[in-house]
Amino acid sequence: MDQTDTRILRALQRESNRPVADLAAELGLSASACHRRIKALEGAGIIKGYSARLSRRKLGFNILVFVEITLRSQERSVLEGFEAAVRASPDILECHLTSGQADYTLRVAARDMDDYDRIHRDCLAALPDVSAMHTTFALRPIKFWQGYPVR
Amino acid sequence: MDQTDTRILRALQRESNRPVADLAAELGLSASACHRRIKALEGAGIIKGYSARLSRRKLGFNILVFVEITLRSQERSVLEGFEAAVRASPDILECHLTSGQADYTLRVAARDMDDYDRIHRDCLAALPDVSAMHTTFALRPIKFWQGYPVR
DNA sequence: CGTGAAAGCGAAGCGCT
DNA sequence: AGCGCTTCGCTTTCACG
Repeated sequence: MDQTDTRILRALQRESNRPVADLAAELGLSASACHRRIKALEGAGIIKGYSARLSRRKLGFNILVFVEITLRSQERSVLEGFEAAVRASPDILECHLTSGQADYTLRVAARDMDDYDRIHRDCLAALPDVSAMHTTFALRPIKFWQGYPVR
Repeated sequence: MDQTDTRILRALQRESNRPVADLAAELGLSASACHRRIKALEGAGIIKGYSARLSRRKLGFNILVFVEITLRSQERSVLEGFEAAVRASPDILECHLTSGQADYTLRVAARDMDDYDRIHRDCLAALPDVSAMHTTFALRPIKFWQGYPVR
């Protein structure tokens, strides 16, 4: 992981479909050397994979919500049951065990308020052992995922 | 945007570097038809681009924090100043204007606690017109970004 | 919109420095 | 590690149903 690797990572997390030869030229490297470095980064698991970035709005997901959830207890079996339910729900985009008042922080996308209501009733409130739920609506994105600040 | 398009999107947000011919075969389609649909989705801006997914831990970002920030006022000029500063900071991965007590919700990555301290002092506390800051540490990821539940 | 075939280009492998 | 070359496969385009 030297300077060249970090430059490759910065470039690929911005735009991964660009020809390796282009990127190599930009870094003053031959295509084959650059290609070998990329394969090494993939092999090391630093590059986990490649994804298409989709437009949330164009897909019709007009609502983005952060949900903080507190459980009835912190017992191992309770946490495990909750986490399994979270993993099974396609409406929950992301979930982290967190510090602070609440136990978990979730990220949820919905098409509109009716859709959010459905998710709230059928998915969130139906999660096992929830004792409190605090929701924060994202009104306007200021800055969106631009990747990690690899140095 | 029919059933076939949604299946293409689901596949590409999971793994975008796989051969179009493979994907086409899976959907019972020819490579060229599939390719044409992908280009149309790109043209429509539904596919915004392609990115490498990097491993946060392998990059040495051991800390992930959600920061809720309240500003001294809601005046337009104050918001704009704050937002410009946010966009300029590489340490702030993401930022949304949100409902609720706080005004903004940020996502921040740090290498370790010393690094987070640096970010806290030099980046977050240095943001203009901040009146309150509430931080939540992500202790353990339960579910990570798996893309939107395209139907 | 779909298919199949043809062409053009980039990725992947190799021998060498 | 890096370079250039060659090969092979995939992407991309075209003519057509």
